[in-house]
Amino acid sequence: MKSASKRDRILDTAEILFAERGFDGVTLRQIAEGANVDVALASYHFGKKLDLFRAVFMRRAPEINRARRNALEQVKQSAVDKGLTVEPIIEAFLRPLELAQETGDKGWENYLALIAYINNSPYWGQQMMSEAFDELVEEFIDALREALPGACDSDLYWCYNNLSGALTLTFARTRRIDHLSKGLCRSDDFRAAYDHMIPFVAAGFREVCGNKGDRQDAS
Amino acid sequence: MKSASKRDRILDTAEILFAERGFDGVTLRQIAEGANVDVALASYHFGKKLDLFRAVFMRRAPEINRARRNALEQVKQSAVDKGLTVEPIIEAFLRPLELAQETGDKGWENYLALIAYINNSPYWGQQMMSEAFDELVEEFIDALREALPGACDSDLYWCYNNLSGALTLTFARTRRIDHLSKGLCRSDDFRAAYDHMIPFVAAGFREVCGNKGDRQDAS
DNA sequence: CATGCTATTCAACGTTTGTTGAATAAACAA
DNA sequence: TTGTTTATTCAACAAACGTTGAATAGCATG
Repeated sequence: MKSASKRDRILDTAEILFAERGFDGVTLRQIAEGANVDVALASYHFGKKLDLFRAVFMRRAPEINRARRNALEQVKQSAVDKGLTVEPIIEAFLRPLELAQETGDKGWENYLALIAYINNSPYWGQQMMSEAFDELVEEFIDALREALPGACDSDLYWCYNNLSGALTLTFARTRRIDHLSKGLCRSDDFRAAYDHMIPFVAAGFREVCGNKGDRQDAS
Repeated sequence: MKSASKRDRILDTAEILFAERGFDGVTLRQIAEGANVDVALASYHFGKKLDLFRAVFMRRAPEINRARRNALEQVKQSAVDKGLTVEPIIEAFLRPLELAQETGDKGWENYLALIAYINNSPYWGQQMMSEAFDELVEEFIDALREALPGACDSDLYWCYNNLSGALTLTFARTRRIDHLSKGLCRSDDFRAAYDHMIPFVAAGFREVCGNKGDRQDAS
């Protein structure tokens, strides 16, 4: 991060600080100091403070969407004859994020924490989140609808809401569960988090969205 | 709210604004203006801004704990012979919040949105949340452990984490799901939210924490 | 070298911030 | 009534805020 351009250093530092303290909890001067850069440079490159925030938020979104879309496509491919099932779809939605968090690039951890912040804030929530991710979310819900024949749409969306909440709390890494479990669970043990989240969420979808005993065989 | 004491009006207004925009997104002057009160009065009654925030956060916590504890006690009572099961415990954890949100008292809605904000913020998360709620959460996890014999503790805590995330996203009422579902779901339709969350979460717990076919009968 | 363009710094601006001490009003005790 | 305590306002503080315009440096291309 020392050799990166000053512009990138601003983005990286802003990512860290916004994720930790939110938009209003960070000043441009703190960002500039962290990036070893003059205050005015942030305004020069990005305009208003909100524009910088938006730039941070939008920077990594396409890569997430790409990874998720690939994973979903692969699931669809390998289920072309056996039919779609819930768990692999959930897995395709979640695992790419685990992988991002496990690259060792702290930037990804911070970015996802930033998403957690926005996703649970009524002030920011709707606009940016939807713009960045909703199109692909729809594709996943389409896949789930196919894997859960007979499910009604409102059930699917409510279940997605539960999934989204569980996921973003994991992003936030608040360490509350560390304290609660007396060290048994660690917020930064991403593997464990996803290993527990995937079957949890898949079972929730199946319970709420049907598949109640009437498993339909091929024709 | 017009007839309430100025002190209470400050708390009420702070609750609204903190829930909407977070700690740093709100100024004491906005709070004072909303409460029709001089700026200095907030400092007089509560000290520093952070102390006011804490006062808002701690004000309603005991009432939530009381309602949840009562509900849990009732579940335990009525299961004294049949044995504890997962779903009623989850219900005892969640329904009191739905009732709070449905009182018509907007204060409760705002308060829970505030909790959503804190619960997903690594900056605030650990301290206040744990202080206010963890003792009772432990009691619920104890009950779940009893309802899920053979479950290992780390599984239970990870599942609780999923529950907590889904719940607080519902608190936040970000209206993202409204947009995503094209109006089919409404973030402020609490009844629907909890009706979907309870079976979802219960199924998740059962899936992850055992009960895998080996239902053990009496003796 | 000169020219033009981008990147970066410097210095400063007008606001707004949280907080405080003194002044005033209200409530209450004697 | 007084005197005392509590509640509330007023005025102001130093500090920090986001943003801007002009000045400087870097670096290409001519």
